[in-house]
Amino acid sequence: MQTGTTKTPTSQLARTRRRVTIADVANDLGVTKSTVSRALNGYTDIAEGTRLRISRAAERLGYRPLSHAQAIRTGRVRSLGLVLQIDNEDSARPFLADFIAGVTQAASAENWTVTIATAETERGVRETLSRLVDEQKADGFILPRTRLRDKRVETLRAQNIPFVMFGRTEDPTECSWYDIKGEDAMRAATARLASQGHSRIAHVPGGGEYTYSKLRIGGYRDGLAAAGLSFDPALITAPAITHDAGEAATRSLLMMAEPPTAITFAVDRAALGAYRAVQDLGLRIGRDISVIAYDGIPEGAYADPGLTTFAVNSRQAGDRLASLLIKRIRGTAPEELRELAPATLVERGSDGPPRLTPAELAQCLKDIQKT
Amino acid sequence: MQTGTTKTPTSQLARTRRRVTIADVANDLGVTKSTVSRALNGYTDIAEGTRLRISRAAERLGYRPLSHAQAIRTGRVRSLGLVLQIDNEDSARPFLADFIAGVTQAASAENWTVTIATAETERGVRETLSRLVDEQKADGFILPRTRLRDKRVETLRAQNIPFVMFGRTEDPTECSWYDIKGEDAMRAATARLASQGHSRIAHVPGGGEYTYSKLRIGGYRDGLAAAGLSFDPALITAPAITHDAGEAATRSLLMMAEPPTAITFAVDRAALGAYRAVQDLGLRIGRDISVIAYDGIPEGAYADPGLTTFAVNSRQAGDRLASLLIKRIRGTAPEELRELAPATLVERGSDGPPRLTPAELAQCLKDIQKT
DNA sequence: AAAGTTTCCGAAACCGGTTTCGGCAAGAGG
DNA sequence: CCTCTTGCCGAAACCGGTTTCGGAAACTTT
Repeated sequence: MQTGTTKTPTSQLARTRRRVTIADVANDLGVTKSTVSRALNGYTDIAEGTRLRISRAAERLGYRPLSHAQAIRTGRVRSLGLVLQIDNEDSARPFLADFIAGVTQAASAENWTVTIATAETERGVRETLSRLVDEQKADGFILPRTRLRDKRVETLRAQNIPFVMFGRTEDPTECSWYDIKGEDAMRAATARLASQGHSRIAHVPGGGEYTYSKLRIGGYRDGLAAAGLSFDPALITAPAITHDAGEAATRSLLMMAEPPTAITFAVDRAALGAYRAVQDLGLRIGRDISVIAYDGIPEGAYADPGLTTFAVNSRQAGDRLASLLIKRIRGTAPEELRELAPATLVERGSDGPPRLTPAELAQCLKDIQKT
Repeated sequence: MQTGTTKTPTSQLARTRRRVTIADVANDLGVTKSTVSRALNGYTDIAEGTRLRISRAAERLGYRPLSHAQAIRTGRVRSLGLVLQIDNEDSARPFLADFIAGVTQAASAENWTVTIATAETERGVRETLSRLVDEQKADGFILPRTRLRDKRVETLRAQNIPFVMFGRTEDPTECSWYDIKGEDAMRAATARLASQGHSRIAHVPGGGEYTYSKLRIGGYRDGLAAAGLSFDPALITAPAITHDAGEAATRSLLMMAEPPTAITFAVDRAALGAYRAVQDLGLRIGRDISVIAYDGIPEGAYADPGLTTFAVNSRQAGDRLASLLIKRIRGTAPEELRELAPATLVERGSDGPPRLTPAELAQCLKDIQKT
């Protein structure tokens, strides 16, 4: 960078044997580069026999086209973009490794790569998306944590950049997605609690800006209706996606005149906060208060009692999203690329038949308060 | 892919305004592409005034060279490679998001990108490393979780591929690294416990194949020596990096004739396993048994009592590693790229003066066993 | 058998950069 | 004043692919 004309060739000694290029393959067969290129890229104006000879020669010589050499002409780099928003306490953390594993696995199966970037703010994410496209670092994007109204979607749609979402959005125009049926899970959770004998069942939702939150609330209400229980708006707390917020939400529920004997949580992490709130009051999860949550984070297994939850397979999600995005980039219509998968119930010890009625529970809590 | 000569141009409608290329900048100033290129790349055979005019014009027109267009000639794509090994229960998970945030932040500050890949096995990792280099997807690599004898290092060193390690290795030849001084942390942890009055202090190490494990054991022993305590090999358990293994290790220590009153853990996750073991015996962490660990995972704050630990700043680690790697790729000698940083003590409630002597503790445990 | 179609492939341009080479002009030296 | 450097930049090749265009050969059709 500094010595000008006498610039030192840094990586001279490296890379011993030269790569085999398309010209090598062409020479080997006595055809031209253009023939090799078209044969390998599925053009129909190449005789079947020739195509076979060429692909065999390419195989034999170990020829692998350089994606960035292709990109200079095609504008496609065969790379999937993943832009993560990392705020102070991102609840996506525990899933991240699995999710990434899924994405990279599907990508490399097609010989694509994954380019990852992070940003701190919502605006930063959008800028990063544009920059990566502008510099042709990625051909399309996977968007985790979809919001009801998602600005990333607006940005990408406006610029005609392919993308797939992990989660649904309010306006599905031009959108592709993979999502877990969180609404089904919450309905099942509520039904399960009702069938155990609970009549006052609360719900602690996730962040209101996220689509999943709204869906899970809907599932909760459907579950109540199916069980013939009336819906009490007071039993839906403020959103909670952290341990602390879950603890606070639980306390507020237990302070009610007629407290719930069971709580569904949109998010495991918040449910784990309930453990402390309940223990502090001298009660026990799974006996005095039943809890069912959603996510399937590993910590749930180590809580005491273990957290009953609907687990999502993050790895599979990543895998499917990458596959969908590749198809999207190759031209499939967005409407054809939509998939839903169920969450799977992991039965542990945090739920069961109620020991007390809501009234008894209220009395019991009042007694505790006094001492 | 199928219609041959009449191949459909998929992304025709997209990308409205054409990118500004180096030719645009050249035309704007009435110079040639080569002059612009050399001016922007710091060649010394360009007059200072010309360089200024060119860089200003480039700025004004919004010119950004396409890294893959450069790569076709230079062989460098300005991308850092990160290959993660994802096995069933990877203990690196909690740090991953922060670590990636650090890496990508430092990379984008230099206008580089991060290409991420995963593999399941050690061999898979090495194959992926080679493949990424072979296809020129990355110019160098960040290697997390360094082992004492690391095959990745052998592979990369043999092929002359730049890399930096998160952690040190036995044979430092040609190696660059960033590492946390885990040995210092363990020495401090041991010294702290000794000064609180503990005389029997145990250590639960991490996986023997990892470098950090050996270093932390060394720190533990140094701490004992500094406090004038004798070293008892029986107080070092089998390696434990999971919750379950930590629980088992703790149980085995408490079964001893002369059990320890304090335990240092190489890894937070294992320390959290100790909580269950201790609670099951009706004892309390921080009073009957003191615990100090290492890592700083968020769950430690929610344990009861909170886990005293030496926290590492994963984000900074990622940031520094990316910076080091870029320097390495640009030609700095590996020996000059080695950094160590301290872990920071987070004081919570899991340690304190011993309530019982080892003998009393043993008696107490025997009593419990009977009932 | 001549004309019109297809089929299939080579020649050459092109993508957006980098790098080599050589030459002109200005300055230095004699 | 002439030669020899040196400074500075243009011309052109090059990197490894893709794509357009056109034409020869084979195959149909009339």
